[in-house]
Amino acid sequence: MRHVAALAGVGIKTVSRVMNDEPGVSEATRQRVLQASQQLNYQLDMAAGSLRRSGRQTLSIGLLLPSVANPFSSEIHRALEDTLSERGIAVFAASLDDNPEREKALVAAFLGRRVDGMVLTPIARSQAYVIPEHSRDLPMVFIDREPVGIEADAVVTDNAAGAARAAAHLLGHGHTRLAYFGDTPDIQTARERRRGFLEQLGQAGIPTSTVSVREGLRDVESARLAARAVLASDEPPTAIFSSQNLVTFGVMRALKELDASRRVALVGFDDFALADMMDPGITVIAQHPERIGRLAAERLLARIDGDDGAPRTYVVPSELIVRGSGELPPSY
Amino acid sequence: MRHVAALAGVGIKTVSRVMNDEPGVSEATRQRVLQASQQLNYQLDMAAGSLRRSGRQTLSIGLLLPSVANPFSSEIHRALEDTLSERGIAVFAASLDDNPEREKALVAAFLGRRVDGMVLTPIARSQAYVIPEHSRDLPMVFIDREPVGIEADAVVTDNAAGAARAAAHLLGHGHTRLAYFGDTPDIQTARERRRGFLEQLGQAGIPTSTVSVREGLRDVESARLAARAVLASDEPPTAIFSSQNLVTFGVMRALKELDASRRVALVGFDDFALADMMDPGITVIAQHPERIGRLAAERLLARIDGDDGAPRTYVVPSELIVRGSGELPPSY
DNA sequence: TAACGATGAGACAACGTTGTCACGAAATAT
DNA sequence: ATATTTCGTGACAACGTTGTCTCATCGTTA
Repeated sequence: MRHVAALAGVGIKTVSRVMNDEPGVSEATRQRVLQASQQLNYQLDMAAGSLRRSGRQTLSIGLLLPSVANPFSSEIHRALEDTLSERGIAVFAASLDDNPEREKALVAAFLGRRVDGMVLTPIARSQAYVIPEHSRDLPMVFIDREPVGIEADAVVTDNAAGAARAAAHLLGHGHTRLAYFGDTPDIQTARERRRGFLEQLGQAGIPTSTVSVREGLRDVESARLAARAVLASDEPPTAIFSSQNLVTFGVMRALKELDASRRVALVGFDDFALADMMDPGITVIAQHPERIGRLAAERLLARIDGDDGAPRTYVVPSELIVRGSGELPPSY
Repeated sequence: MRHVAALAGVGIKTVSRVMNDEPGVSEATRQRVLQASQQLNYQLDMAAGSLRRSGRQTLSIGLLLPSVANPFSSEIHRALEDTLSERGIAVFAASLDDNPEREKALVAAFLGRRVDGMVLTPIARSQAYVIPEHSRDLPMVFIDREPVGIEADAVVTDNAAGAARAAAHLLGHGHTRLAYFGDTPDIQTARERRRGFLEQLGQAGIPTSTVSVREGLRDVESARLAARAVLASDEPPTAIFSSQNLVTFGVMRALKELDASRRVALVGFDDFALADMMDPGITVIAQHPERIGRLAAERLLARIDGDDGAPRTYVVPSELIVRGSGELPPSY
């Protein structure tokens, strides 16, 4: 900046004024400064600016996701970016990989970079442990899962209601022997989905004990093996609900291997690309990552702008998408 | 930092020394400072540090992708993150959406944040227009496409060779009436793939004029319509090569609608989830985003560390994955 | 005992900005 | 004609750090 000032023959404060579009600069000098800055290819140093500037905004936020490569996460990422980029806010994105150590380290990294806010998918048992006291007043929005041990906004899917809808759908098609395939119950969303599914069955008079419940399924392969085992049992289920993308894939594989895709009904939680191209098309409870991302961004911006209302949890409804696999009749 | 110093009863420089693990601090004072900093939940301000620090690293880089929500892009993102996070480097990720204006604006945004380097997928015709002179010395690595008008490292897939392999594969299965479905030839990768495909056919004695070439296909729908049109023609192709993910999806849809999935061979560029679950499985030329990302990260780190060798283009080989759709015999 | 080097610690300036204030000149009001 | 306001501009301190330098203390050696 000193160089620009020297070249234009003005004081540095005048350059600062021009670069920030502040008033009180004559058109003549403005042009002179602009020309000098272009000649030197000068660009304001945001970090130095926010150091001095009151309010001290860095126009950047931190985003913590299970993995940036996970399609569900990356759609949330995209929606956040779209909303935030209108305000010139840049996004630091990082992947957690279910590792609480990483969660802690990444939060610290964001804090050290003085982000204006954070959006995170929590994994540690309690976030009080992960988020230092001092950042109580740092705008934070949790997504997908609600925070524990800390008061903050959250944007989540209606997991229990969505799973209940899946149950009702399968019941409506005459199924009474059902199976639940789920992720590990350590995860709040997985617990909620199980609860919603089983409670709905309970209300229809189907005791939980008659439902095949398989949990702790974290990847395609474990889900595939679990599905094969359950389908090979004496009284196999006539319908399966899988609580998550990868689990759905595993079940699909097992059904295909056993040539049972058209015999056993399937409803999966989470939509995915090409679900309609399968044979039959896969009926799913779709989440709306773009709405979750947008809502999270809006809440974060509101907090950054000073909204200090009580923290709230926002629920984004899921949606049943009928494609064939969930409408197969029971076959005994 | 002043507060920590006051609480510990030392000078601020001593606190700085402790926080940076510099030598020359007695264990006793070190403990006192550490305790004070924990009590106040103090954390170094990286921005202020890099302002003063010589070398002036911010430990952050910028990443420009077609879209963070694009699976291919997000896997590159992930690989980059994995390599860079070992060095404590954070990633600003942003989406381009084929918009040269955005490209320019985002590069400026990164520059203003004084990133240590950038990894980008260029879209503008020339990057000289987009990248200011002054950042000549900013480490930059281009991915997926080579830069124009600027000398820099690039990491790309062997697009022409991969497409040629697809052509050879189809020829090997007896096809002589082929179709090429491609993205807009504005994009370097699309041009390369077309060239590779057609040249290979030419070498086999199949004149380009007999190949149905449809280009400018940017999404599933346009590809679907184009495929329907070509397949309804007098002498429909017995095999199709689609040069990109979305185009492949469109062709798959058209084939399914026409009940021709088992009659017309298909090889797609880009692998995708569940390709093996289709009926038949989709044969593809797979790129290796994780290798591209890792290599790009390594090159960027080398540049950041001062490597000033001549810029090079690194080619990551693609791979033919056989799944059924590409091995169907011609049916006249 | 005097001279010396090693060690721990702080004072101070500087990094690139912006907020505050002051100043001179021009424009307006009295 | 003089007093007052407005306008354009720059000097200076401060933001939170770190590099450089200096200084006091202590133990060692001649």
